[in-house]
Amino acid sequence: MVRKLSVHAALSEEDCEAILSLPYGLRTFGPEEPIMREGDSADQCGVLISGFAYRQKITAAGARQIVALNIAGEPLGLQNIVLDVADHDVRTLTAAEVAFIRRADLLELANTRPAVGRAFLVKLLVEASIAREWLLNVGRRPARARLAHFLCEFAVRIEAVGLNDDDGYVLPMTQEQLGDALGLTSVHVNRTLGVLEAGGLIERHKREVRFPDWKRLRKVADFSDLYLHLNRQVAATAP
Amino acid sequence: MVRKLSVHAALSEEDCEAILSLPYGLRTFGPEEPIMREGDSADQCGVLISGFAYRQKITAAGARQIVALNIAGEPLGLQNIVLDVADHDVRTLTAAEVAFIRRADLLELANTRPAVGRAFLVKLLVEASIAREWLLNVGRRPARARLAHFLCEFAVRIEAVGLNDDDGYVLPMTQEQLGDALGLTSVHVNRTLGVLEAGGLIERHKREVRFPDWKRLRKVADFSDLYLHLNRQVAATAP
DNA sequence: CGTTATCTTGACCGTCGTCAAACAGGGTGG
DNA sequence: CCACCCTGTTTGACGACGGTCAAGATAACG
Repeated sequence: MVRKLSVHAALSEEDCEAILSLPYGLRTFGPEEPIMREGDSADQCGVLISGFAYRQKITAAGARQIVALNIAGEPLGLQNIVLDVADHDVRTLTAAEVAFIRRADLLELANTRPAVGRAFLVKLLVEASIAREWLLNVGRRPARARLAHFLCEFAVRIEAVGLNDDDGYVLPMTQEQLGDALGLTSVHVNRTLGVLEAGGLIERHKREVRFPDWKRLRKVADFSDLYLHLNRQVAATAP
Repeated sequence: MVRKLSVHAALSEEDCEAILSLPYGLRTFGPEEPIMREGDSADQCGVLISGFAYRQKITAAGARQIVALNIAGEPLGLQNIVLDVADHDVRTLTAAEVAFIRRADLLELANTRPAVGRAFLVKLLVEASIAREWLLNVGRRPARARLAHFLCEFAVRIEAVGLNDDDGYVLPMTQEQLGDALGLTSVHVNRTLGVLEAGGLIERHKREVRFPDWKRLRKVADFSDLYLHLNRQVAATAP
C-alpha cells in the first residue's frame, strides 16, 4: 500500500518494511479539509494513504493559487523535515487518509537506511521539477494548452500508480479548483474545456474525462513527461 | 567565499573546510552563456562563486519562462545529485564563475558530514518554496504587484548575502528577462516599471533601482519573506 | 422537494500582448 | 573622432485573451 512510495527509487523489501514499521498515527479526512496550515510549525510528516490532496497559497487580495497536487502514496509535509515553519497550506481534495510520522523517526530511518533517504530526496526533487513545469505552464501557455497540459500530467501521474480507469479518469476536483491550479477563472476553465471537447481532444461525462486522441492532445498541450522523471533512472548509488 | 552557502544552516568551520577541500574545477563564463542544458545527464554539481545565474524552460512555441534565479554562493545543479537527466536549462545572467564538483564527492561528503547534507537539503527546500511563491505570483497577481514582488524578493535575497548597495541595487537583467521571469512581455514590464516609478514606489537610473518607500512597496507587492526561510530556524538535529 | 454547490452561457470590459517605430547608449572600426 | 551598428529601452495604436458580473440550468443532498 504505502509501497507506491517506491515509484521513483528502488527500495528493498526490508526498506519498505522498515518504513511500515514506524510508529504512525492514521487520520481520516473529509473532502476540502485542512491538513496543515501556512505558519504551522509541524514536527510531523504525512503520507497520503488514500485520496487526493493539494497545496495552496493565498494572496492578500484573496486570490488562491494551487501550487501542487498530491496523489495517494505520496509524502505530504516532507518540507517539515528540516524547515520549521510551513510556507503553504495542505488540504484534502477528496476524502483521504493520512499517516502521520514523527520527524525524528523519519530522520533516524533516513540515517540508518540510505536508500530510504534517497527515495525521499528523489520525491522532493521531482516535486520541485513539477513546480517548475507548472511555472512554465501558468506563465507562458495559453489557456487551451495550459488546461490540456494539466490533464496530460494528471493522466500520466495516476497511471504511474495504477489509479486510472484505462483510457481516462474522473477528475477529483471542481472547475474552480482547476482554475486555481492553472491561474485561470472557473468560467474560463469551463469554456476552455468546451473548446477541447469541441475539438475532439477530450470527451467527458460529468467529471469523467477520456482521451480519444491522446497523441494530438499531447501535442496541443506541448506535453513531455521528462520532467516527471518516471523512468526510475536514479543516479548510481554512492561509492 | 563559498561560505555563503551556510546562510541557512549552521555549518561548523570544519564543515566549511571540508567543502572547500573537495576537488573542483573552476570555470569562468561570460554573460548569457549556458551552464547546463535540459536533457543533459550531468554527473557534476556546481556552486556559483560569483555572478548571477538563472534557470529556464522553453515552450514548443518558443516562449521562455525563467523559473529561478541564483545568486553567488548558491549551489547550481543540486538536482543532479540523484536525478539523472536535467529538466531545465541553467544559464548565466551576468559573467560568472562556477565551481564544479563531482557528484560522487558531494554524496560522500554528505554521508560523512550530516550537517553538510542538511545544508544542501535546506537549500533545496527553500528553492522549492520560492518556486511555489513564484507560481502564486505569476498565476494570481496583476502585473504591478507581480513586478513589485519580484523586486522585493531580489532585494531581500541579495541583502541576505550582503551584495546590495544599501537602499537599492542594480538589477542584473534586461527587461525582457524580467518579463520572462514574470510571465509578462518586455513591453509590459517597461510600462509597469513606469507605473511603479510614477507612484513613487521605486526610483531608477538605468538598471539601478532604489526604494524610497519600502514599506509601501512591500504592501503593494503583497510581500512577506516567510517563504524565504531566512531565519535560520532549521529543525533540531537528529537524535 | 427545497436548498445548495457546481456547471453553463451571455454580454461586456480591461489587462496585457502584438506590432512597429523611435530613441538612447556603448562598442567597434574606419 | 565620428559613423555605424547592435542591443536594450521607451512609446503609440490596436487587438485579443481572459476576467467580471450575472443569470439560468443541472445536479447533489438532506
